[in-house]
Amino acid sequence: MKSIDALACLGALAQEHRLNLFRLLVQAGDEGMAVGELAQATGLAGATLTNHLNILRRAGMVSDERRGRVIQCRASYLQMNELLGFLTDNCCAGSVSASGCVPATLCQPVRSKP
Amino acid sequence: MKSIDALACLGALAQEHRLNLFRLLVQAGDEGMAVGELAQATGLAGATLTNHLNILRRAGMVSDERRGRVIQCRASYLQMNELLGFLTDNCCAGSVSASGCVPATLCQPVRSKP
DNA sequence: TTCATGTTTCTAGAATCATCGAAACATAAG
DNA sequence: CTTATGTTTCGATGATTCTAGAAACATGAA
Repeated sequence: MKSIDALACLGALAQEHRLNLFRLLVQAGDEGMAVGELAQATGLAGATLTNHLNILRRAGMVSDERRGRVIQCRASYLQMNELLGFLTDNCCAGSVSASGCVPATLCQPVRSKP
Repeated sequence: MKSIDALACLGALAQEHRLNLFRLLVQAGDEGMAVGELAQATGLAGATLTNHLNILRRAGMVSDERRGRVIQCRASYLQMNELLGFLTDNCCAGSVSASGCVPATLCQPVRSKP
């Protein structure tokens, strides 16, 4: 992940309602939540909600899929992992510092045993 | 870390110059960098730099210490780890999802072998 | 087709943020 | 003391972001 993409992700999460929305979607798991459900859960006006969702979408943190009239949103674990990877790549700067920091193991796809 | 603190950290990092400043400090390691060095490295005007540093300071991402006339800044690995912990706590929602996500092991203080 | 529902785009106003010159403050040296 | 250096605060300006009503768009049902 490039710095500019990380910036978009950080910016997307750095807002009360959007962080809230993202966490709702994370908790909702793979099934995700419809835009209408998100509206109900947050109490946000439609236009405001769409605006925030668009920012999360552009950052790649949320994907969605139309199901008839309903649009189902999902959190993108993949992008979240990319972001965490970016942050920890640059955290520690690869070396173990005296103040205590070792390279991170991040959320990884579940693999079958090697 | 509470949601409001994570929001402050994310907001602090979600800006081009501040992300840049933070990464410079991370790379500088425990010694850190003086405000003047940061000014030289980034080309930012004094008042602008102080403003950005204050936002990073308030979020707890940067700490500093006066050495005579010079103020030496350091990245706070501790707070960075808190933030990553918050994000991964809520990422995955504790369960292993079909789209692949297991709880993260984050930057941790280096311990002697148990 | 017409109607109802779910979502988005348009638009504009309010609030917040970024920038930086000038002045002020803190410390060290002469 | 005075002067020089490093940093912060003040204050104003321009840019960006947040918000939401109204209108438009997309789909499904009758």
